Amino acid sequence: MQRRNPASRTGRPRSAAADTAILAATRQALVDLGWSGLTLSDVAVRAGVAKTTLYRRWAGKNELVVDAVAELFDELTLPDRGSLAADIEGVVLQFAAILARPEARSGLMAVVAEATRDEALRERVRASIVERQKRLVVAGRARAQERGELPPESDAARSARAVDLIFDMVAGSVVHRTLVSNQPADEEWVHALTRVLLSGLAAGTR
Amino acid sequence: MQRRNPASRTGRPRSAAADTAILAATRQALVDLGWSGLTLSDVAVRAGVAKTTLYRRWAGKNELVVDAVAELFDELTLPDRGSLAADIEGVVLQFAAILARPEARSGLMAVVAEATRDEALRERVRASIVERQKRLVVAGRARAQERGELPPESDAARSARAVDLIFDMVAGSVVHRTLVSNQPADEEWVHALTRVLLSGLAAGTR
DNA sequence: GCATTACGCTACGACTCGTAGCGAAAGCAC
DNA sequence: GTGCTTTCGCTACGAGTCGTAGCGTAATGC
Repeated sequence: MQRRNPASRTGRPRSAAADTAILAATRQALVDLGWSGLTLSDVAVRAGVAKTTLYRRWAGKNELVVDAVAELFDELTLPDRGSLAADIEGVVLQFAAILARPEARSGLMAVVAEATRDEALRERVRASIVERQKRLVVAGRARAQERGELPPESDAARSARAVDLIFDMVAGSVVHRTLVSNQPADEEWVHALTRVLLSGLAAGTR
Repeated sequence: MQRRNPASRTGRPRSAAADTAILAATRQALVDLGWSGLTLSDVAVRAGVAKTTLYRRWAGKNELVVDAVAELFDELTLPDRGSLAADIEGVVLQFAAILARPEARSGLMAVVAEATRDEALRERVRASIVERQKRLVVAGRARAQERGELPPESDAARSARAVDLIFDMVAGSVVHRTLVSNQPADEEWVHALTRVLLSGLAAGTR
């Protein structure tokens, strides 16, 4: 617990290999057992570590799964496809591909559900998962402004609200399509989504 | 189990009062304990019935919570506010009000998460919850066509895809705003959402 | 009355949880 | 090398939950 000191280096260091093994084992357990079937004892066996090691690093199942799922979103990038519409479609397709994986499907909604009653967990989800996605919206918006596809932001607060709205619309639509409606967010669907979104935003800024 | 017969009436009938008491107790348990803290034993005590009665009527926690949450969406109606934009805003505000309630917040995402690994549960969620929301989109669209705000549907398949897209965008955005971003879907936000959505759709049908 | 089904209650084995305790291992300072 | 410190693996534990079985009782249709 006392890792507070900036360079508190004495004693046996924690195994970094164990961390990656545990997170990978957690994702595999999500695939095999789902959220409700996942137990920390099982993850420990899969990862080849003792159960007590898990409890020394994570407070419980919620925190562990958040970290395990968050890593899935590391691969999200903002490819430069030449236009705002193409950029959005590219990112959304990446996002949809992640949400198509069973470890994301089982884990993501579960931690969001748990976070509704746990302030600390909600903050962890926000910092580890949501922000990781949101920065792409900010970056895409900035790039579109450089290209002249969007007007430069005048009011900071107004701009922040616009980013929030876009983010909730994009992420929410894809999540709902994938996990609730249970249908693939394929290229055709993503194209239609992007068209509605960009037309609406263009009309709004007029 | 043998309720197959259309009017298989022999023996003591099931208490309808128990059903409503159990579902109400389930929602209250979601408020007090959240999804992970909810146990069927606890619900039974709250409802004043025996635990075995619960197991006679529902296969498990998942199915019970789906039914309990589904009832929350019964109050959704499509008020005639005079224009498509106003109608949408009215429904979305109702939807947001439901999602602001803790029993919906805790329960809805949890059952969606569980449904990712349970085909039967997914179908139950679709029939009990999703369809209940989706019919409002269909009805609102039909009313807008009567008003002349939207062109009459030419291709059935094309129309179905449009309804699906709109539904995922509306429901997904509100859910994401409320449960993930954890910010209120108030009138201002709903108004901005509706504006983007309708502008985008109008541009698309041109 | 009789048959049938639902109900309340108790008890049960199986399982999971999170923690405590202990000896061994792996680093750092000297 | 010798200590010091922290992590690790392992075992064991009480507490709590799960879902079911068994049994006597209550409520309906015939």
